[in-house]
Amino acid sequence: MTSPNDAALLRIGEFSRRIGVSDHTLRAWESRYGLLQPKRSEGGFRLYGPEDERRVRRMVELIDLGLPSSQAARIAIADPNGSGAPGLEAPAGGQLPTSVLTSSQAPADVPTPSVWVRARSQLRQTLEEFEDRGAHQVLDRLLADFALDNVMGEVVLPFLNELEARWEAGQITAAQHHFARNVLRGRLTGLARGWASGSGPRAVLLCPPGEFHDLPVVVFGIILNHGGWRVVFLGADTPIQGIDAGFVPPADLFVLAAVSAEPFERQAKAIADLASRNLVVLAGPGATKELTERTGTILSTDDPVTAAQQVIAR
Amino acid sequence: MTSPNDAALLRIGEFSRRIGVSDHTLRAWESRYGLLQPKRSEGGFRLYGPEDERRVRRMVELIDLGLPSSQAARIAIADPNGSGAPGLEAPAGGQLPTSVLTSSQAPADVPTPSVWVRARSQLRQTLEEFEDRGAHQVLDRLLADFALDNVMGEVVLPFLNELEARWEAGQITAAQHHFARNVLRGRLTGLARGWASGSGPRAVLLCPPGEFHDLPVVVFGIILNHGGWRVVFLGADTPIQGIDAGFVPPADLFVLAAVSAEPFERQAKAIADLASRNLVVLAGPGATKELTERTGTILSTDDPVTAAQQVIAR
DNA sequence: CAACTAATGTCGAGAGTTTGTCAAAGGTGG
DNA sequence: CCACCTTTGACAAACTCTCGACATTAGTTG
Repeated sequence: MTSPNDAALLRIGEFSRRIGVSDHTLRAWESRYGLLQPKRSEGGFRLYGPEDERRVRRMVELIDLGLPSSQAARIAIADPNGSGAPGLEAPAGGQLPTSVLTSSQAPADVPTPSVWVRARSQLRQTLEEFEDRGAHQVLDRLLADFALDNVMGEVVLPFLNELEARWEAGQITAAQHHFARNVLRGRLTGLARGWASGSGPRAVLLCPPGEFHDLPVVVFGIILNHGGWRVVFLGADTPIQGIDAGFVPPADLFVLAAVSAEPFERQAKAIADLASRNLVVLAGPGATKELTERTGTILSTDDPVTAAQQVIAR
Repeated sequence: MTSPNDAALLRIGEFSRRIGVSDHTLRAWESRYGLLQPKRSEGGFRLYGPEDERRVRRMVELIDLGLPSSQAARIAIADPNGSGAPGLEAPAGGQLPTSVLTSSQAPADVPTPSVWVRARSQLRQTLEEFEDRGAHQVLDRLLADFALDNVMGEVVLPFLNELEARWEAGQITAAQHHFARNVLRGRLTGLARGWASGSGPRAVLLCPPGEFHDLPVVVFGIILNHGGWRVVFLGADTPIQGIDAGFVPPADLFVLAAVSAEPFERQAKAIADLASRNLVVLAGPGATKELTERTGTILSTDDPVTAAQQVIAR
């Protein structure tokens, strides 16, 4: 029984040593941001408990992520464990001493672009060094701190684009390119465990034969699932003819994505056939207005995140 | 029956010597924190008993952990028998157990074959109904109860083979086939989070261009990683020429897998080139003795689990 | 581009607190 | 009588407190 009463309390020296943050800094964070409100000994020494430790560790994480200390402090105060609902919504009922905060902090925190930039660069660096663990940590932190849509739209998708660009430009090796894609694929599909099950409307996602860039589709599916849809992900290089057989009741939406037009063109007939019985959306750079008109499908020119948000909003 | 333990009472000198805390200190702890309330002799000498000893030992323990004496006393009084450090976590610098896959799977469980059969059939059923959640549960239970190698060798691999067979025989639709493979791929790569990082020897796993059956390779990698190797997974359809560039130090092992011979044949030259600088293993049904001899590589005819176990055992 | 401002981690001085240890003066017990 | 113990008060080393100053970096403004 470790009630709050017998929680161990440490003075600033030991506390500082354990966490790796200097005592000066701890005091500065306390006075400047109200990050901590340690108990005091009779003589006035600060006494830190487990909750304080969580906050500081969180603060450090957020700073590592590139957030300015002031913002990191606000997040760490509102959500020391990072397990709570992520997102940009301002934590309701913020009652803690926000008075300490300097002015000019108008609305809910929109992370400065540098957070995204920095996260992407950390992803790039770790993955190009074949260090998947570091990449996972970056994603862990992002997902804990920010809304899923933002992480996908501001980090994952741009990173993927950058990755392809660097690959085509010969700036990275095939090994680096494939490694990064596989780490991300694993991580993203892991994010969506159980996404085909449940009770919402059901979308079937696939890339036509010859198309292997399925990662943006995964992102699309994750956002869609997050919005309440069931997502049946069929992945890359999936034949289209008769693909809707076996779905009872019929799926509510089919999404086909390709980065070039050929995969669509080759399957135009099968696509038109599928679209005669189902709602079909063509997405990705390979989808053209002309093609969608010819096949009776719907064109989506947005990025996966935006597109999924639109589907969710109907 | 009044005082069965009078004999156990010690005066401060002996008590002090026995615990290794000076008498001065003991008295200070008593007067300052009320840590002890020893009985007294008629003349006023302190008489300490076993309970006092426990308290003092606990106090010392807590002080060693870095707590201020005042706090240590508070806790030692409240909970003299508590074990370990309450409250704060271990001092920084400590490493968490890095592998999610604890290797402590005892010889305990001797699963009857029907467990495996049953698991496979549950997997088949849930996945063919596009119910990934059920499939995940099946795998959760298996992984919790049985050794990783067994789950892979007795359930995952046979299921994959069965899946391909049913697909080729037209017993399942393309959607079911692709869905199942994608769920499994996500799950398996999720199992191996961080597998490229760490400190063991490093293996690079890939399928040559034109080869897309990368799941058995993932299984191989998981077992290998479980055995202490770092695994750089490059996945399906990976070009071979120059693939070893950028690995410093060089990878300890390259594993190329394909289900038919053509992908190997098409890349025979690149493979031989790779093998001239590295240890290269060809695996899968597409690997032939003739080919390995011609390219200076090593043939593996075993299933992925067995093959990985052999590599681990060297 | 220089100059100013804001944010943030770090230092230092002088005062106060915590805590183990000691000393003095005297009592206890075999 | 001598070794051991008690109480009280006092120290000193290590630690911490507050407050102000400073250095650096980044963004803004003239």
